[in-house]
Amino acid sequence: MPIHNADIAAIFEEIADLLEIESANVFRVRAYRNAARILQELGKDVRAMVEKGEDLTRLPGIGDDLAHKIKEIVETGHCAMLDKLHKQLPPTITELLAIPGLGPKRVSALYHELDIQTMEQLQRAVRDHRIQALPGFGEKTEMRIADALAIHASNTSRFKLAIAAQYAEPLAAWLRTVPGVQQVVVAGSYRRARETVGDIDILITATEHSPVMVRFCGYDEIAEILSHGPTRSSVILKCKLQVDARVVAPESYGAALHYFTGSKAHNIAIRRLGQEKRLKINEYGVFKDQTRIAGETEESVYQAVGLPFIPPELRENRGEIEAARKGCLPKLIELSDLKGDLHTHSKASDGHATLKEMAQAAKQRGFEYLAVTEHSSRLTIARGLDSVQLAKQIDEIDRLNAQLEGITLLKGIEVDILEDGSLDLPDWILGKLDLVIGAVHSHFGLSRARQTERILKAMEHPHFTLLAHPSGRLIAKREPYDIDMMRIIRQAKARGCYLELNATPDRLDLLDTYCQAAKAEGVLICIDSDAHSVLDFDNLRFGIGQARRGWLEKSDVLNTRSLKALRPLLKQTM
DNA sequence: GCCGTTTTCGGCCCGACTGTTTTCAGTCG
Repeated sequence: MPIHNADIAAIFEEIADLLEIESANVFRVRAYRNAARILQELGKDVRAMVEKGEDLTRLPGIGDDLAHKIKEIVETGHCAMLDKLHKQLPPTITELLAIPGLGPKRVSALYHELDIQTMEQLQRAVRDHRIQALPGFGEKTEMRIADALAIHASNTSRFKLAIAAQYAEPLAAWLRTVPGVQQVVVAGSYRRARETVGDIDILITATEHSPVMVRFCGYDEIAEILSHGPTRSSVILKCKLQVDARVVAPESYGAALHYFTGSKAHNIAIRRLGQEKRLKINEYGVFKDQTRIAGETEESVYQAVGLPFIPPELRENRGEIEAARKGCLPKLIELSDLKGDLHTHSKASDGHATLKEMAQAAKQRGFEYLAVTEHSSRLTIARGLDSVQLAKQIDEIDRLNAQLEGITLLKGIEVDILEDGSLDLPDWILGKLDLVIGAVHSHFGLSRARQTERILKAMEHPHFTLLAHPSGRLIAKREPYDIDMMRIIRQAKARGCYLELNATPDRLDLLDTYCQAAKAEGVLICIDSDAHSVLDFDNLRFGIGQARRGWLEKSDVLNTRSLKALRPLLKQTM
């Protein structure tokens, strides 16, 4: 089995967990966790580095010892140190760390005092009330473990960004009405526009005696209050989403917002920079000795460490700090930069609105153009169009364009890429269109080689313009199909065609890291709603968030072009 | 275990809340 970066990272995480349970030096533990993170976020395959004999110690956080272990794992698939740890502690014990409230010390106590090694054994011990008898544990701790076990058993999955928004935004709006409250911002991974969020972090600034925390804990959608203090509270909503709220004074707003936006890796890196300048950075401000020198705004925090403002979507410690230092941060795309949408559906296939309704809704958004791209006949479940039906729609669009003012409908199709890489409609009709979007909707399970060849062949087609939802994944529902995305990106470059960033909340496909790769290769990305109704244009903001996480600027995105500039770009593949 | 304009030792990001304890360890973010 080939070893991937993620496999080595998992081994290092497990070593860290086990060392922690053994009460090893905390910094030694941190070194393993740090290395795991580095490997996960590394843009290249560490196995290839080993095979080429590259010096692994040049990677940050990897010294002689870890370099040796990486080499060992790549070559043997095992790590002798982990095997040794497994002889001292049962492998299943690290699962227990997933229970909120159980950290390394308590897991160690449970194992040594009660011989608890698995979730099932923990469950039994809770039921028999054996936990509360342990020194350092008590009745309440036992009850919390019982609750946590129940929640863990039901579901602890992450929430899609768009779903989290439906809970976070009304809650934030409600908090803004509390007396004394000045600002309420949803921070955390939500603000960084990650495609899924594990919890919601809400930052509040308020006057000293504002009742905001009491009101927060009285929100009527709360199922359980986990903790409740004057500046910090955690609750679980009835929908099982955890919400953490923090209140700080207005002068700490920027420092707190920076801190609670994360990511953790980014924050650590910024604090290190602060340390080099003998500054202490915490959620209350930036301090030189005891004096606050910054923190009212995020800009002031960055300025204190000698950097320009870094947009939240870039804060993953994936090179943004280096780019900021060099003054070459991207000027990220904004929703208002979009001039149109090139992937939408109407009642003619599986959409819910007429062409005219879609056109009017697009015009209201300030769009110049809207491409109508129904499914093709192969996708019978979506009432896909055959050549005759498509020809009829082409005529209808011509008639509508003669009437419409301030918006132009473009003629397109979302044509199925068949198993052999051919397209689901004949050339004569594809040739009459303004653009042809190719999409995979079947045979997801092909081998990497066959799936990649299939898509590469489709992109060879003279009329092919844009590859829809390139990875095919549905978040938390369907894995991406197995393809060599770098070859597809290079093919797009060679053929002069484009890749889509589909803004449907379930898709958000292309992934952020591939947006970055496409940008590096000079391939334009098209951010599309894939709207099936006039409401779906709202999803474009999630696509923009994903694009920003992929470092995309206005110039990297096809549909920021005016109609006049767009037309020749659509024709260049034909 | 890593790292170095404090460079081979002695540091390593920082603070809030809870429960069990009676001043603090453990956990979490």
